[in-house]
Amino acid sequence: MTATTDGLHPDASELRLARVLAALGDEGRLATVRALARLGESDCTRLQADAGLEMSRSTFSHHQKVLREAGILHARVQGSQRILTLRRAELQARFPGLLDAVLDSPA
Amino acid sequence: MTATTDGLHPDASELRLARVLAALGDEGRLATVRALARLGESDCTRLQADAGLEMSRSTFSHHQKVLREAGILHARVQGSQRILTLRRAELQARFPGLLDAVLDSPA
DNA sequence: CCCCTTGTTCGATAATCTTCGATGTGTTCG
DNA sequence: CGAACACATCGAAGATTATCGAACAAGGGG
Repeated sequence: MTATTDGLHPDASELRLARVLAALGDEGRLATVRALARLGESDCTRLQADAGLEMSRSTFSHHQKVLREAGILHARVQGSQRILTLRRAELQARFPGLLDAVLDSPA
Repeated sequence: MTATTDGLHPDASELRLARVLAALGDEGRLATVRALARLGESDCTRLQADAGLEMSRSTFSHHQKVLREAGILHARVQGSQRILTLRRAELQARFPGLLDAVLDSPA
């Protein structure tokens, strides 16, 4: 079961569709998710660069938080950096086909 | 061809994913789209009631406009009322599986 | 131990979004 | 014609979001 509510990530059962869609409804965050899908996983600095986002570090941190709190991505600490991954399985389980449709759609 | 740009509805080729997701990323608008999917088509007054939205008429009109400008629904005039329909075919063509995934997902 | 890198948090400002009531426009009906 | 209805639009108030720089915490080297 591993119902590990760590305070940072919403439980899979608590994912709200409107919130997920709202989080994805931003060009920058959408680019972030696309880049993360390509990379599989990445630390923040690399992801921001890979997504081609020219914004301050703090702003990217904010967007990453929005995605995390919506349940779209997961962050784990590794040394001094945070490794981000998409929560593909959980999203697929709760909103079947949604993430795939987003990732397969034209920019 | 029928590239009928009527000023009210974006052309199918101009639909922007982030904008569509942002439009859907609101509980009220999501409920509106769900209700419209059930009804097939509807005038505004009935749709608002069917979606269970308690808000002023002008506010609903605003949300309907957001959905329309994102390319999610289509409005045609019939007498004194506007008949709204989902732009299912166009959305499916441009963002395959997206709308279905949204409609099939739990509220 | 110092310092650089990574990333978060805070506080402020600006932009955008939501909401409403009032008003306007076109339609239908008596 | 005049009242009633269906919506849209306008203008304003309030809430939320985006953005930045500064300050902060934790690691990893040297």
